[in-house]
Amino acid sequence: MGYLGEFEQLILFSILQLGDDAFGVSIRESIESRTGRVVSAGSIYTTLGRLEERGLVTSRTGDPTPGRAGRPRKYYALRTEGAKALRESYAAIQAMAGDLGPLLDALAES
Amino acid sequence: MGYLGEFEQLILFSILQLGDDAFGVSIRESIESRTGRVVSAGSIYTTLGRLEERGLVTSRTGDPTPGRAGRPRKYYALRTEGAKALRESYAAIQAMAGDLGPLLDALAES
DNA sequence: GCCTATTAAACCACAATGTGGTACAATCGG
DNA sequence: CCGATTGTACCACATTGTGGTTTAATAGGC
Repeated sequence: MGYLGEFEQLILFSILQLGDDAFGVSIRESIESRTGRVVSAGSIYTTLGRLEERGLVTSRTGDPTPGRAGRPRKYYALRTEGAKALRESYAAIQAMAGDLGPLLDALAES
Repeated sequence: MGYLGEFEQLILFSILQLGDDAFGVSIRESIESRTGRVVSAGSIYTTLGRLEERGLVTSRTGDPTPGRAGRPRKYYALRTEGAKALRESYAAIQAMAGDLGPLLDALAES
């Protein structure tokens, strides 16, 4: 079926977390602030497009909020298919990570 | 610096878990049995090669075990750099996942 | 000594993902 | 009308991921 890459997972989790305030810019900020890694705008939109194509998320164009300049936002939401895919991918990593966390930490300090 | 893809993470965790018995076939089996997903042999070797190129793992060629047919195994081990990279990538997903697990489960049943 | 089965790795071409840069769209305030 | 602001779309390219096929090495029967 095609599994989710890591970045796709980050985006899907972000959408889940943001609830009905998930659009390009807020998703990006949420990833940057939570993980500390810098993300380019382009990668967000490209990935969102592909996730939508695959039927994992839906989008609606928000009405042009009065009092706010700029192009109208495009809000995203997780579809059931997306939730399933995310759950599976996350479970895979969890399963492999098991209880190796402490060992990993130890090895990383050397 | 270049982040780790999901598959690379699975392989690195597998090496960690297998300790000094990590070679192509055992890595593959460990991923298949722990995650339930089918993995082709080719993808394992290609990815291992790339991880070694990047300096995240090292390899030593095992001596041809007497009593076992076949080509000698090539054992892999995690380097400090690899442990660091893995820890970071894993932390990123954990950070994004936060406490959304239950919500995700709920959405996936619909 | 051959022949074949077994175990495992290497190679390769291609598909899928991820990235950054640049362009475009819509609306605001003056 | 024009520039500033907010945000999305597009694109070319780099990195990752996959499966199929080939090669390497040894064991064991005859």
